[in-house]
Parts: sequence; C-alpha cells; structure tokens
Amino acid sequence: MKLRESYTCPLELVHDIIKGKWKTIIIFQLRNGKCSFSELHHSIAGITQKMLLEQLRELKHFGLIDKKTYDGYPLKVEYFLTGQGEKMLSAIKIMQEIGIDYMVEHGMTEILDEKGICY
Amino acid sequence: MKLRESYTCPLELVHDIIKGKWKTIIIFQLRNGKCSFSELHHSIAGITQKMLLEQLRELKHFGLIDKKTYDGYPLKVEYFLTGQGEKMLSAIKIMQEIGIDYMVEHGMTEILDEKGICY
DNA sequence: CCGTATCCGATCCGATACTG
DNA sequence: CAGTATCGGATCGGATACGG
Repeated sequence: MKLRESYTCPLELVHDIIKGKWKTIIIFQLRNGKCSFSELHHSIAGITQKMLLEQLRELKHFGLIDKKTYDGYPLKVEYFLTGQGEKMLSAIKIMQEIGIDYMVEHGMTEILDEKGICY
Repeated sequence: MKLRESYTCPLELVHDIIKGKWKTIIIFQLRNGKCSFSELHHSIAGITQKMLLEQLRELKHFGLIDKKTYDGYPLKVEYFLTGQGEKMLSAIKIMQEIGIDYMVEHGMTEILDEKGICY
C-alpha cells in the first residue's frame, strides 16, 4: 500500500502500484464502465471479499479507480476507472492478448469463448 | 516457474508469467536489442545475480526472451526479446509512461532525465 | 564471465468470523 | 450490500558462498 520515497525507475513504481494477483483483473473488469462491489465479486472467479476490498482500496489510493457512494439502504457503491486507470487498461488489454496467444499456442483453449473473453 | 493446468482468465496466466519485482524491468532493458548477462546486471539497479538469472530463466521458459550462447572463454551469452517479448514490451512501455506521469504528478522527478528514462 | 545452491525474514493471500 | 479483523501457510526475494 505504501510506496517508497524514491525510485530508480518508473517501472519499479508501477510494479508497486499494480502488483498482486488481482489488480489487473479488477481493472479489466471495469473496462465497460461502473460496477458495484458485488458485481465485481461475482464476476471475478475465486476472489475473496477481503482481497477484493483490499485491492480496490489500493487502486483508489493510487488513482487508478474512483468510487461513488450513495447513501441509503441497502448501501450502493459504484467503482469506475479514472483517466490513469483507462491508460493502464490499454496496457492490460495487450497482456490479455498475450495470455490468449499463449493459451492458443499451448492448447489451453477450452475456457475461451469465441472472443477470448472468459467472464 | 510452473503454470497451472488451467486458468479461468488469460490475465491470470499472464500474471503468473510476469509476476515478481524484476521481469518488466528486464524486458524493458532489452528494448534496444541484445544484452549480455553482465550488461543487464549492471544496468538494472539493485538486482542480485541470483534474481537476474532466475528471472531470465523464467522469461525464456515462457517464451518472452531467448538467448544465444557462444562457446569459448570467457563465456559469452546474449539475451534478446522474442516476438511475444516485443508484444509485452509494448504493454510495458505504457506502464513506464504511467510511472512517469505519477512521478511528475507527485514531485518525484529528481531521478528522471529529460526523456524520463533513468538507466 | 556465467550459472547454481541454501538460508531466512518479509510479504502475500486464502479462510474465516464479525460489524454498520 | 459494503466493509473490517485476525491467523497461518506459501511464496518471494535479499545475502552469501560456491562451481563451470
């Protein structure tokens, strides 16, 4: 969650911002616009509530996503990408392609639909 | 080093391929062509021999880089990006930009030269 | 110059139970 | 529905020493 005082390389900083198992997937899930906490929770296979919340908090802290809270009951919250989040998304989309390339190359295609999107 | 049998998402697979503190930096260092082991070692601030070798082995195993070994003494080895490595580089370049944006935004500019390249 | 091996603290992340 | 707290095993990565 905390960055260092200084870095010798921008990539080291970015690594500290998006490291971990879930952040790229969360950003990718926000590619089509706003999502509630539970939409994210249900659309990301295998993530726990704890991890999702923790990662959302960090992504917000680093300015890749933002959220809007509506008072009332039940509580309603919407998460969405910021400008920098969109920029990160453009890198993540390339990585998605690389993943699909690898899967095709190695016969791991069973999980892909015709567009290579799996959620 | 080992991937799972199957993944529910291409990004999860890519994460397993490039996770860790050093891989994106190593790929970025290879952006201008071939490098020897010691060129990489000297150009990447703070990396140990152990980590560099370990990460190079994994990157090769996953097909993002390749190497050419010349017999003779002293030993000479050259590492370079494959096609998929170049594709990953295009994503990494975007992340580099994001890192520079963040540094500029947060007054961490002291390490950047006029092009934002620090090695 | 290039590559290998081991030890060990730090961190990550899943499971689980609980609150507003 | 959204968010918090704690515990413990697995993994990561730095230090260090050795080998082709």
